[in-house]
Amino acid sequence: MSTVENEVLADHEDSEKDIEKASRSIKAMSHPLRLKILCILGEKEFSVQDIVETVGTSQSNISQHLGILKDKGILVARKDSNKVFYSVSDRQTLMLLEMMRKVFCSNSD
Amino acid sequence: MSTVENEVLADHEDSEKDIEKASRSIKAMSHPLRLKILCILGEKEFSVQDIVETVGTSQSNISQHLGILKDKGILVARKDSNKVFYSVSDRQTLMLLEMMRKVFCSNSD
DNA sequence: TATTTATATTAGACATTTCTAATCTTGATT
DNA sequence: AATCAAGATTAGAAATGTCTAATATAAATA
Repeated sequence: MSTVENEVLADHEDSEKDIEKASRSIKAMSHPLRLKILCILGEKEFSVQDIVETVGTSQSNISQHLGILKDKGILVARKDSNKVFYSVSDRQTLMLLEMMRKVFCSNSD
Repeated sequence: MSTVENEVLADHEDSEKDIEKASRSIKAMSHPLRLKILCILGEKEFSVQDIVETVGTSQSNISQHLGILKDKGILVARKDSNKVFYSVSDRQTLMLLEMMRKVFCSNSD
């Protein structure tokens, strides 16, 4: 098999993997509570209790949702003694969230 | 109740609705097959059979996924005699897909 | 009009996700 | 050490999503 064919196959496999990965991340963002968490966070970091108070559901529920977002690499956690602070993992994800706001929010300006 | 308070409450309700709507749309995009369909479509329109051949699953399965994407306003359908052509509904959704590609795809350039 | 082609719909089995309630862990205070 | 506060984990019931197989519809062609 030629090098070109190899490259084509590799590209195809790459894009399959990209799609699987993207799918998992996007699914993680698609839950209403998780989307709300992401909107609240924006550029700042918040403790779990801050998020519980703002979003308005049980601590256990929030913790599970934060776990999912962290697991998919969308959020990162920083522990400071008793508390854990969550924030959006990187600039690109932040930009994607900004774009979602533009597409879906009535008063995004 | 003052006008200002009314506005604040209205804004809050708006953003709740925005989040619910965004959540539904994003969830619709998050399935691997549906994401693949969206990637294939890009700026062009494709018939159902084109999509079936490219994506590689049953006609029934594709039809159901297309239905979900259309239902959420992500795709639009145009019927031409026997065939139905699907395309991305608007420029903003197309931009969002482009942004997703930037964030998640290894060779997006 | 019978057949073929393109697409949609339906039912139901199976898998995954979500929430609640209870429990656990860890670090800080008393 | 006992208690408190912040957060994570677990089990299981209920809801939702997904796929397959069979069937339906609608337009084109023989």
